[in-house]
Amino acid sequence: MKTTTTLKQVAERAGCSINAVSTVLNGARGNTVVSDALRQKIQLTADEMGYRPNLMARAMKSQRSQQIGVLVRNNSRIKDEEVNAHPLAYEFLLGISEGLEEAGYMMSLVRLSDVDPEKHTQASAFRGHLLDGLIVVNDVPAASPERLELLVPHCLWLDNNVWHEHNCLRRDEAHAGKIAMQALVDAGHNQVCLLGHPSETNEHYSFAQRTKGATEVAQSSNVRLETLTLAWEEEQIVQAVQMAKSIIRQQMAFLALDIYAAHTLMTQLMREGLCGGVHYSIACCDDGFNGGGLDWGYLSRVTFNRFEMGLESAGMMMKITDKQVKQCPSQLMRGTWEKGNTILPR
Amino acid sequence: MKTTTTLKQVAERAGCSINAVSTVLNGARGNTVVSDALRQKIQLTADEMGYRPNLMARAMKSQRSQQIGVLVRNNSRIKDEEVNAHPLAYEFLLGISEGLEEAGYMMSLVRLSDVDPEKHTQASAFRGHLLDGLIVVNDVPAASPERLELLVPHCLWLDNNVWHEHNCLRRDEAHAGKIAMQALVDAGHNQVCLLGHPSETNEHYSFAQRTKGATEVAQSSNVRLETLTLAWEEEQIVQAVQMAKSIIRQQMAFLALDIYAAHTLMTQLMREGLCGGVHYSIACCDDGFNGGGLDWGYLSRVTFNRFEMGLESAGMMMKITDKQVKQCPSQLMRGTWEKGNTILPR
DNA sequence: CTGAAAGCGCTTACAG
DNA sequence: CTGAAAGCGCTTACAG
Repeated sequence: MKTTTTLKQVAERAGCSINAVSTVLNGARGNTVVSDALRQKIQLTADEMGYRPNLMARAMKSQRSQQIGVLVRNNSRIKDEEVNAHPLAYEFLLGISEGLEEAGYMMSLVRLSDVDPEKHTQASAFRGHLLDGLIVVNDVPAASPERLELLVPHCLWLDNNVWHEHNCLRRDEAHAGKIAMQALVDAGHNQVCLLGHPSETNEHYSFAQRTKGATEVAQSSNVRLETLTLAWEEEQIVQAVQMAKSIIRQQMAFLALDIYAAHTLMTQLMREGLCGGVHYSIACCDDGFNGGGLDWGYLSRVTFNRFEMGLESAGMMMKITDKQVKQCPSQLMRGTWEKGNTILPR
Repeated sequence: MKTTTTLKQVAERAGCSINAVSTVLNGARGNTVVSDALRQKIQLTADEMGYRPNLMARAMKSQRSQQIGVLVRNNSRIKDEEVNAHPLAYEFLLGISEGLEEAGYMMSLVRLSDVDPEKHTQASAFRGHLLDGLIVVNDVPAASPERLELLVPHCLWLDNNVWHEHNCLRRDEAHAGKIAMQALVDAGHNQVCLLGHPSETNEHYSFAQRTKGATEVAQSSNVRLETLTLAWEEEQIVQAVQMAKSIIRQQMAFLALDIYAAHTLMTQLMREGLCGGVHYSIACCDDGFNGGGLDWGYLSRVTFNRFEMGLESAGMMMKITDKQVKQCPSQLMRGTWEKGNTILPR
């Protein structure tokens, strides 16, 4: 066990009261006033002794942990399998972490299964008054908003189906649908196939919004619209790919509603020697990773800066947990169009 | 502010001592013995009052926060840009989180820039005695092991260049290189082009190990080996793709050292209408995401279950933080071969 | 202007 | 077998 220097020890060595030390080292806001000379002496002995404040003690006294939880999905079903990684959420996390760190807060990761009402044991963070707030990332159908708001003082909904006047941060998905469709129209396409998933997996608000935005533009531009659904079963995928090939022969462009649809179709077609931007056109309303070397730079798509959104959500949380403010108006963030290389002119 | 029920309040209502309540509700290990009748009564009143233990208080008393930090990279340079997301780390995180949660621990995310020695302010988690341990994920060149071990009682090195007899968990990268090369050999290939990155970005131990394993197999199977380096500059990439095309004409197969190399080459070639598994063969020593709908199911590769590794590392950390045990032998985990669809028979 | 003291909510050694 | 009391390391209202 590493020995720890406490305020008391510093006070003894410096020959003054604990108050003075607390005031100087931790900026305590009591009435204690400390002379410059004493201040220097305290600082010096603290440095010598390697004093580091004990945040648990401070948190306990102030009844605030300075910790924000981030709730992520970890148990959805894709292709009939339990899926753990929703890698796109990671960019959110890093943004949130950066924002919180700047504000002197810490970030705890909480997974959806930790708050599963059917599980007897809930995550200790929830049980233990350990979180000043919770940022709920992506949609978490299994955890009802009411339950979460009961467990944690303040909740913020990021990229989530929950949408109120306050404490929510979303992408402007209708706008994404619009600009993606507009890009196809601008390239001369007048037949577009909307690429989505079976409706039972379409729970996220973004699908409806993107479809709406895309359809509006299509109608006002006299674009003929079709729909192709990519189910998860091997057999259905094979079928869908056959249909996709006939769609390509008709020189119709694809508009994928999300990156998963785009990815699935493109990789399947690649196995038949068909390349996006070479043999067919495809645009996407959604973004993949930004950076990290696995990005989708070649895909013509709407790009959202999830890192920036995470940062923003951390800022919102700081307002919400502020005792004076307590809430923060909801925000909508717009994506921008990324030209990419997968739209052929017509 | 949400009102909180304390042990004291429960004790008052139940008409007994705080000790008894603590023993019943939180399983305190004092000498207090509680009769079944009292036990029931306490449980009942606690439920009525909605008692939840205050973990900060417990942590303070026991001098253990029950929190483990996870340190991830967030500031490497790829293509001359600061890159935030290293999405492959996310699968580790989720595994770690699951393992820690099972053991009643919480997980805090710490980013590399939070421990930057050049930054004046360090993450509060580090300063504040808030972490019982730290799992260092992937290589973090900027943060020296010595510094980290000073700041946190126990460190565990996951998929990291740090390698000792104890407290490390790594993939068996030489094995990965071997089985990937072997798969190409088995498919009849006797000319293989190793696909890597410029050496200045090759700091991670895995590159050397994979190359070693692959080379061994190549030599014992009389495979002719070449090398192609994928640099990050646009111009250099164009050049590399030209070389790749000539390599394809020679019917040489590619062996990508990591998923980034595989991804870059495949997407670049796709833009020229060339598809892996159709026009050329490619295998990879590394894995992309598992699940999540963005997976690389079609790529012939070595697959590592990062989630499982995260889980394992959490278990190791529990041993390390145990006052009796304090350390844990290092482990090497092997990947398995995933056939995929990108190797053509020769 | 300063310092002693109470108290945050627990756990546990100790006295009855 | 039980309960009162000390103490974890801080902050801050309060008395001197």
